[in-house]
Amino acid sequence: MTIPAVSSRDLPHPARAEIRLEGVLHALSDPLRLQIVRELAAVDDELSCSHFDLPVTKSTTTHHFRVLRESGVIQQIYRGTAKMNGLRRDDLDGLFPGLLDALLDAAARQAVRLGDR
Amino acid sequence: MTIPAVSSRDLPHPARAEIRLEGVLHALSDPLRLQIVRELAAVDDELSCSHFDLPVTKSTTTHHFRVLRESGVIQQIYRGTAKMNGLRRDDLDGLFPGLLDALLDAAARQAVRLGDR
DNA sequence: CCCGTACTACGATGCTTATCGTACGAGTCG
DNA sequence: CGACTCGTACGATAAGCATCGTAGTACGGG
Repeated sequence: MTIPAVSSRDLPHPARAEIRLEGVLHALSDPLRLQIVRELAAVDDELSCSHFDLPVTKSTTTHHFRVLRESGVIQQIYRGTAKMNGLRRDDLDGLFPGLLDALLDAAARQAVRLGDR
Repeated sequence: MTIPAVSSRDLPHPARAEIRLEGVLHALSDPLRLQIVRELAAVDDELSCSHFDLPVTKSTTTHHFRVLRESGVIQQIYRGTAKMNGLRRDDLDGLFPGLLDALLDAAARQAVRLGDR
């Protein structure tokens, strides 16, 4: 076999059927969390928590990632000491076709409209 | 002439350019407000506040409509004693093309997926 | 085995929000 | 005018949430 893959500690994720639209919208209504999701969508890969350079402490960062995970927007998995984050694109697209893309497009347009950056 | 149109008292609305995606998402992350928006979209017309039969008091209803108005999702206008509510579809579509439809479709799918009603 | 890195858990704090009740204002109709 | 309807304003309350700091756990490498 290739690899024991995942570490022992694992994190609670909602099943696809448990994901609620209201929860997703609430999760994305925070600027920091929306930014995180935009970056994850841009790279289309998993990123460690520490990759993100957010203007808050680590405690707060942990909190935001948890909100995203518990709402079903991202999946998290430990790899060594790092905790990798990935968009649950398949689940979101399955539940709400076109929504994620519309949201990402909307966020991109607003970024351009305001000072971008 | 047809009608003096609007009553004297008018309500503060954000201009199109002031509408923020985060605010829209936050407004729609409440089940009651999402339901209101779904009904407004379904009839594609203005509806009075009292048309909605929400499981909360009138005070709370007023509060929710204000959140929707201040976030730019709906427009409100007094007509006699009634206060009419309409979706700001043009503004939302102009700012975030496809977003509103994706959100409404997502809400409809979820309604079907859960017990509907 | 010890240390450094990555992240968490917990408690505190202050802000926002959802909710209500009561009292009030604006308009319509008799 | 007077009564009724629709909706508001204001204050209270309780819950939720974003934020921090500190202390701690898990993992990997020397």
